[in-house]
Amino acid sequence: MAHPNRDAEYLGKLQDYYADYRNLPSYSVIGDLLGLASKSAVSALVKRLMLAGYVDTTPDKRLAPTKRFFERELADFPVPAGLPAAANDAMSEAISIDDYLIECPSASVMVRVKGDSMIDAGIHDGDIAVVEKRHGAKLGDVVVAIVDGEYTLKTLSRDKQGYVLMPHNPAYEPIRPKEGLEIFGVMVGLIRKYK
Amino acid sequence: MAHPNRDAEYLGKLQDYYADYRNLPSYSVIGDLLGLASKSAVSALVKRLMLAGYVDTTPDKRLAPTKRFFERELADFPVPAGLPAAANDAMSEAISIDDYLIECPSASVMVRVKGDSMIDAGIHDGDIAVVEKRHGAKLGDVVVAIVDGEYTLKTLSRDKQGYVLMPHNPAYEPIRPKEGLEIFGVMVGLIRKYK
DNA sequence: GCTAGAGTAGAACGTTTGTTCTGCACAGGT
DNA sequence: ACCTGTGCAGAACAAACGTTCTACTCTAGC
Repeated sequence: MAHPNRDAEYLGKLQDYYADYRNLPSYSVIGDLLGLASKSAVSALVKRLMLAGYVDTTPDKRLAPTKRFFERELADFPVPAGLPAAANDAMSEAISIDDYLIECPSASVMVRVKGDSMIDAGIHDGDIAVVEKRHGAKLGDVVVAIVDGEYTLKTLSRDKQGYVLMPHNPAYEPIRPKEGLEIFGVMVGLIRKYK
Repeated sequence: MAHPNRDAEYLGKLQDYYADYRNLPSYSVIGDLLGLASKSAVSALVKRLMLAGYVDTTPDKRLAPTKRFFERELADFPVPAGLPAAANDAMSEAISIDDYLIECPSASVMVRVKGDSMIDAGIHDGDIAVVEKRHGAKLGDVVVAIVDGEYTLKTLSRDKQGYVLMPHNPAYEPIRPKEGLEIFGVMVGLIRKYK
């Protein structure tokens, strides 16, 4: 299987290119970039990278990076004794926080949280909630509901009398919508910035 | 300038496509995606998006998203009745989550939070802390400190006897480092994903 | 009802795409 | 030194690319 080291170097250059432009170049540009004068060489390289799982192709035949494409050399992490388990699972598969939190950009809205009615759920005044606009919500979801023309963030719950919007702060009362319950969206993420 | 609303809808679909494949489709695929039967329509759209700063082109002529492409609208919470989209031109800003949370990418690390010792500060087990590696921390900062070779997330505080690492959970005791205090970094952001 | 403008369909175009083939160059093993 | 295999250069190819043009279809304003 060729020069694996060479391939790693090539992959690095492609990663750099992607970092600059946020998409992968065409075969001929890959050639320029890597110093390969012929497209057959590029073609062979791409095949190897695809086999190794670093790139893939979109429904049309374009090159697209896979999750593995974004893995960084482990050596880059000087791991001291018991490094705080660098968020390795789901997060490391994502290119960015954006990618991690938002699955469907067009349906997602960010909303700044006002008030402390959800403070016991770890949602503070000033935090940003990532809300996915959809009407179906499950019990237990934190939802943005529309009550009397006002938007409010609460946990969706229900009891014998019907749906209840539960705050997470003993100082607040549960809300029982009289006129049916309108759900604006479901909270899928939280972002907080310190200072 | 055409149908700005229509364009926003189109942009959303492109963002969704990008979220799926991590690169932008070709003109003809854009056409399929958006329901435009002709490439001239796509061409016009792309020109408008380029003018608005959402996309750009790479050195070869491929389409690439700009930073702006990743910005999402941030709405203030009690959004007045009516669709958020309409009212808040002036009020809302658009931010990119990564830019918002991470000022210095090379010095920032993401760490998954273990345990509930900070729960009263709204930091839950499983959350991801964005930590900026630096040694200077101010009193009151949430810091990642190294105590006895272990990393721990606590609020930095001090009293007559010296520095104290304060948990935010009555079930935990404050930590008084005997051997001097080593700060790994300062927590600058929090990310939580639901479900 | 008519006109003016904007936006799209559809086709034409030259260019570039990615694939595939052949032939050369350099390597290691025998 | 000889093979043998692998990888790259270079060219040929159909398909797809993005650009540009014209003509049609709407809508808004008069």
